[in-house]
Amino acid sequence: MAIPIERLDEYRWRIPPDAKPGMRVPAIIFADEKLMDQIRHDLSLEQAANSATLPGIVRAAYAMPDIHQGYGLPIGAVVATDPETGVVTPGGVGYDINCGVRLLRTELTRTEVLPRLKELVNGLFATIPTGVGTQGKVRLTRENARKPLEQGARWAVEQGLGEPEDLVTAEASGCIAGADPDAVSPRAYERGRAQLGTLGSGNHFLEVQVVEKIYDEQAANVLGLFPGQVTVLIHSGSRGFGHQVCTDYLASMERALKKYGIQLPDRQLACTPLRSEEASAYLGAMRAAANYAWTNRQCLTHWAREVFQQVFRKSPRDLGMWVVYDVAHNIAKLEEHEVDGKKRRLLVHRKGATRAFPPGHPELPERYRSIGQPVLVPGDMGRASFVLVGTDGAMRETFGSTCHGAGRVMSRAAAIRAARGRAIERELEDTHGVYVRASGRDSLKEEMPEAYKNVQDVVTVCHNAGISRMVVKLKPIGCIKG
DNA sequence: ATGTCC
Repeated sequence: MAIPIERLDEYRWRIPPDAKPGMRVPAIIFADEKLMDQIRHDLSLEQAANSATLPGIVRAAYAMPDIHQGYGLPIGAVVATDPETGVVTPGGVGYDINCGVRLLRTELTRTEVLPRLKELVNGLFATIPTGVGTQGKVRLTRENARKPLEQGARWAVEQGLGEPEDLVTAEASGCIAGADPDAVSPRAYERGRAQLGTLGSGNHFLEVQVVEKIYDEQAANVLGLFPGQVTVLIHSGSRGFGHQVCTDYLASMERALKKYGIQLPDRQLACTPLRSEEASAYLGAMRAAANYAWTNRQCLTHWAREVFQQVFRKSPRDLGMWVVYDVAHNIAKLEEHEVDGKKRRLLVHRKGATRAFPPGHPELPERYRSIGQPVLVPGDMGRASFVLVGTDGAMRETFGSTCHGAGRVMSRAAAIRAARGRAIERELEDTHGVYVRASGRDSLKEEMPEAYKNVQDVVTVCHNAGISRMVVKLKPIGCIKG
């Protein structure tokens, strides 16, 4: 059954609340014609409509142009719920809690790096553990885990893995308050014990890039970015730890649905009222997993820096390898938003969506107040990634949110099928000029550029719709993957 | 995303 959808303008579409039984509000999708044609191929519009049935949902369910099919909610969804009448759903955060992106800048230029690119990428690949189930150099036990889970990236910095300055330019300073280590299951501890400081697999990567194009010189300047400059983009999350937290609480909430009299079109939307004990426990555990992910990206930052220092024989000062910003794109947060002229505290679920707070917002680091919050949008391995900034438009329309990536057009299985007999590693080097090292046998096939939408199309829609602004385009030259 | 099935 096709979902009825009406076009509002060049970049906005609407699924009316009478499209499906149980919808409480409309669903709004940001896309142009070309992206909408790609979106129609999977269940994501159905899932966007389903998300509008969640109890206590405020104003509308939103979907970004990189939307694709996920568990329960589509990936690329933004759903805000009311703390009194609303629910929290783990499917609205995703399995990889605080999957996110961190951008590092350097003082190096393309000309300096290209002659030593292979040495650099090989060094990164040798130093940073990649792949499924890999172990890192940091060990957590139930006894010593409390600190990183409560303090996030700060804990890593205190262990000597990074600089205090790194925390200034991370979303929430790399730590969300309200983590409850006691709400995390023994199994999650077991899975997360040896995985701090590991990249993971799937679409996770560490990429060496060059600043290829600047759209907003003033904002780029504030971010410390210039043409021809080498940057590093890290995409990773909370590994098996967050995955287990999600698994545990989906089960707990599914069991509790009857108790709270919640009716859903899809069991994958399992949720409980925000005021319930299940919801409090989930949020405590989710925040612990979010802090695990920020600690993880901090560890990866430190080791990437060490490799750069060794390869280029530069002092930390001359290398200038600072954190530009770090965003969470799978998380639920309590935030203040204006709804119908009234300020309200809401739980904003962002699943495959990035916070995009406008200039002047009090949660931004002072040095970025004038330009708005940096938004990091990774694309595919071959083409490009983007830095955007948040806008007043996002605050008005999408609870301060924008896109998070390119979005898949092929399932993993379809991508492997389409890449059969092809040497993706060679193609990346020959046609895109990207030197890549990967540990998984099929990971390059799953992640090949044509398995994704063109991220340029995605960010252009967000820019033109006014929910973020394009600042810089980054071109990959080297990559390590799981 | 993920000890890609406890």
